[in-house]
Formats: sequence, C-alpha cells, structure tokens
Amino acid sequence: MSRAASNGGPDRPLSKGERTRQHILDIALGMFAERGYDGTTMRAIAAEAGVSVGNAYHHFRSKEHLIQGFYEQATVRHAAITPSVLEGRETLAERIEAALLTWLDIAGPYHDFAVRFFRNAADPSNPLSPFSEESSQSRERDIALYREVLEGSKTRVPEDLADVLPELLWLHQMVVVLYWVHDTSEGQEKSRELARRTAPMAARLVALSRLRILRPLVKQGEDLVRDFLITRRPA
Amino acid sequence: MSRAASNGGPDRPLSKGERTRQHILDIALGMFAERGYDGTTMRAIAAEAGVSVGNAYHHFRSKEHLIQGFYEQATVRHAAITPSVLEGRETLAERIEAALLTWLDIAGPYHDFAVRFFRNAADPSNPLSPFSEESSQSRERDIALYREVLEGSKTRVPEDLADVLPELLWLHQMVVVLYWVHDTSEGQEKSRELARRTAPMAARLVALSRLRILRPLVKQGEDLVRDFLITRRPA
DNA sequence: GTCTATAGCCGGATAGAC
DNA sequence: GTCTATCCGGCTATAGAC
Repeated sequence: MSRAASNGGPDRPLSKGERTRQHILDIALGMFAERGYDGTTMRAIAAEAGVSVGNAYHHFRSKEHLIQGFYEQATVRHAAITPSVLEGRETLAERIEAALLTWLDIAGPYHDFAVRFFRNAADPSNPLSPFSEESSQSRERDIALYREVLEGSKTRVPEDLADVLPELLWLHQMVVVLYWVHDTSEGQEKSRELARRTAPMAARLVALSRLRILRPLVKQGEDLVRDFLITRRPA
Repeated sequence: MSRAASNGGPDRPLSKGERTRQHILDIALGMFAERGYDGTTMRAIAAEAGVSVGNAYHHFRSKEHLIQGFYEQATVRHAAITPSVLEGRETLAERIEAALLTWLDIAGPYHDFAVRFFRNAADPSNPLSPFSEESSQSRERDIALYREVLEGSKTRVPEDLADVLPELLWLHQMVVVLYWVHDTSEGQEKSRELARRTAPMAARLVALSRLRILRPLVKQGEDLVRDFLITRRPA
C-alpha cells in the first residue's frame, strides 16, 4: 500500500495486476461509503471498475476481503498521526485519551460500514477478525503505538506490568471501538465521551496497581493476560 | 416455548402453525449442530422438516432468525438449572463460578454454531444481538440470575453498587462467552479455566471496592455503567 | 384469515477457456 | 490475469389449500 502512495518516479513499481487490484479496492471502498455494503453488489463493483466479476474475485477472495483494507488503512494512519498529537501531553491520562480520540477521528467517516468489519471480531476463524493471524500486522502496529503512549508519560509504571500494559491499553481501545460501532449518537459523540471518561480511569488504575493490598489481584490479572490474551500460538 | 413443554392435557395449546414452527426450529437446530450452519441450507431444513422453503420462511423471517432460539433456550435453561447449583455455595466467588460454569455446560453442545450467534453481538441494529431490544427478555432473565447470585452470598455488597452489579456480572459472563466462542481447546477447557480464575477476582474486586482509596474510581465506574450500559433508551 | 406450496429472482462465488 | 458461463443458496412473489 505504501508503495502505491506518491511514487512519482518514471519506474513502474506496480504491475498491471497490482494496479487492477488497487483500482478495484478504491472503487469498492468508495461505493461502500456511498451506498453501503449490502447496497453494493460485486457485479456493480466489477462494472464500475471496468473489470469482470471473475477478475474481481481473482484479486479478492471474497466480498468481505475488500473490507480488510479498512483496518489496515486505519491503523497505518493512527500510527502516523498519533505521535504528533502526543507531543506536549505528559500525563498518562492525557496520552491515552489522545490516542483514543485520534482513532475515533480516523475511523469516523467509515462508521457505517465499520460495523461490517467488527462483526468478524467475534469469529476467530475469520481472517478478517482483528484477533486473527492475518490481522496481526495491523494489531501489532496499534499495540506498539500504546507502548509509545506509556513510555512517553510521566507516570511510573510498575515493572512487572510494563510488558502487558500495551496489550491492555489496546484492549481498552477495542472496547471503545466496540461501543463506537454501536453508537448512534450525533457524530458518535457518546463514544468520545466514553474515551474521555475512561482514559483517566485507566491511568488511575495503573497508578493504584502499586498499592500493597492490590498486589495479589494485580498479579492474578497480569497472569491472566499472559495466559489468555498473549498466548495465542496454537499447540 | 414453556407452553410447549410437558403439557399432557387433552386441550390443544399449540395451533397447527405453532407446531409446524416448533418442528422446523427443532430440525434446524439439530442440523446446525450436526453439519454446521453454513453446511445446512434452508432447502435442506425444509425438506427434512417435510415443509416447503416458502413455508419455512413464513415462520422464520430469515435463516439467522432460526438462531434466535438458541439464546432464548440457553438463558431459560441457565435460569432453570443454576439455582439448584447455587445451593450450598455461600461465598460470592463460588457462586459466580457456578453460574459461569453452568452456562458453559449448557452452551457446550452448541459451540460450533454459537459463533454465528455472537457474530451479531457487534451489530446493534441486528435484532439477533444480545444487546438488542428483541433479546431483552433473554438478557433480563440472565441479569436477574446474577441478582440471585449476589443476594444469596455472604459477601456484603456496598449499597451504591448493589443495583449495577448484576449488570456487571452479566457483562463478565459475556466476556467469558466471547472467549469461549474463540476457544479451540479440547472441550473448551480453557474457557472453564477462565471462569474459575476470574470468578474469585470478581468477588475480590467487589470486596475491595469498599476501600477508601478506591472509592472515587469505583464511583466513576458506577456512573459509567449507568450512563453507557443501562441507559439504552433512544431519545 | 391462517397456513402451505411452487416457481423464480438475486447476488455471492467458481470453473475453466483464453 | 482476464473473461464467460454457470452454480448455488438465501430469499420472495404469489397463488392456492385449509
């Protein structure tokens, strides 16, 4: 994808097939945004793109695979924009909030059809799930972003929590996203409120996790994350 | 459904249409369990049930609507069985664990096609979502169950938390269910482990919520639940 | 007016020729 | 890599049976 962007040189980095593929994708995303997912047939996409249906299926295994570009694009842009937004924000609460709100900004225009994408979240065998192997690259990119959110903050993070926290913050984001998908409020304002309110709570929890009384519980939670969230390799 | 069960009287509580409907549902659920959802066509269901496709669609608006019976049946059985399992269990941790494990027992046989059902969870406009208006009866039944889990326990519950806790415990169950849907371990043993490990953590959290230092955070969390989880009436 | 059946549309997906 | 032709299955229009 990045190869396709702004390559003004005389060389041809994209083969004919790659250009066709990209063209079909662009047309499809545009049509989805305009007429919705169900309202856009593969026949219509193919016709609009000037290719045959069979050709479209040669490049994309299924209609839903056309959606995959969305998550990919969203995480790339999220990773690209967030760092500048984080600048000058020092508390963990501010930084978490900024990352979440930036995500909502990016995803906003796709709200209607994002539902389609996150339907798949519940189905692990679906390659389009954000938890799937196929999505791992996008997921890792987003988790890395939260590592940056943590490292740049003034809040001291308990050592033993350090390596599971990025995953947990990513999970926090997924919860916000899940709510956002449901969100019918004007401009999805409720989701933004959710982000604004939960960000300081998450930061506070991180700080409180140092408390002596909470240590056993925190330890259990940490082990839980390790055993159930990160261990994703099948035996 | 309850009307259908064990009515040995001479009267006819079920009209011909109702019986046909129930028959189609039974056949469909059986076939789904056997050959999977995608592997079972509406034509095959109709044929096996001895009715026409058109007739099947007269009774069920769509193939997915056939799944609705699953959640309904599962919550009814959950509510029926759990009380006896709770007897003799006094600590909150034990009671939460029992309720969760009972759910897993009930849902077990349907594991393969439950994925289909919970796909819809991410789509609020889908009447099959567990969060939808259409599912509210089943949802309320399950939440009521957790009210019982709480009330029968020896753990003293902070007053202000009392009325949001059943919802939170239900949400806890939904998280377990979400994991269970993903679970590829033998007999979904990992999900049972998740239930066993998180139940005492949930109970511990309830107890800890009385701590002075945690009060502000608990209060915020409580407000959050009220504003974002329970307020479900559209303006 | 409730129930059931036939016949066929529509759109996602595929096989196989070029 | 691209096309044409076709399959397959969810769903519906509509007519007729009870």
